Amino acid sequence: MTGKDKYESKSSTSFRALLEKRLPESFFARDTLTVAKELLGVIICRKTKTEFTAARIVETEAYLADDPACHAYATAQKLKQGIAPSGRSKILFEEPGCAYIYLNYGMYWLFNVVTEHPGTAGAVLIRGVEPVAGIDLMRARRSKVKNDHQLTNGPGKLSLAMKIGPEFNGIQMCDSRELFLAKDPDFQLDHKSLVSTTRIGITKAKDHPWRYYLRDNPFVSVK
DNA sequence: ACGAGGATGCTCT
DNA sequence: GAGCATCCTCGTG
Repeated sequence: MTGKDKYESKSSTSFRALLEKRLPESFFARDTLTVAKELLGVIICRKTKTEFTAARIVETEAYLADDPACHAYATAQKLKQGIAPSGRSKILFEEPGCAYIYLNYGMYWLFNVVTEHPGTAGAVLIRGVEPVAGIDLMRARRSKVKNDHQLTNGPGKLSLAMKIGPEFNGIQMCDSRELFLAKDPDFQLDHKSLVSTTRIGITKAKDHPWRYYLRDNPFVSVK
């Protein structure tokens, strides 16, 4: 820790303080669009044996069961005919608060949070986060990056910076101390800073405005 | 500044 | 075999 960091850890962002503010399952057991909006400002906490990082969510995207861009879309259609979910998307039908982490383009692990009640698919992709603790660790893990905002302004980047990988796929984050989400009591989302746009990098159902981000935040992936 | 293209491996929309 | 919920480098201007 250099001591002059804008994103230096504070006592309010210590592991213990954040663990006390961990979000319960009921937060995630709601309409996916609502959860995607309300996740803005929430802090992702990631602890290993020896390292701790935390970062505020500044950009999300919602993926719904009846949404052709969602990995669960085909499976959800089959479920209507009584065929049980299987394969990659099975986790999207499980308990709210679970992590869904999948490999994209053969190289990057993308981190999602499962929403809705069990039996209904839904997820929120985390696309951008702002470091609040352990930024020196993130710099070390993303050593090629020149500016700090490039550490975590993208779904593949934040997984690298925070060491979020397939070992967490399917875990219940409401029970985990290694990867969980915590409310920041000092953060209030005001209507003026919430921006809604179409989602990034998809070809199907591309017109839905289901991407949300904090206006003018440098850790948003695409302006 | 910006656009094109390559890397790379899992899932099956 | 095609198609990815991406990122980075290298060209050009």
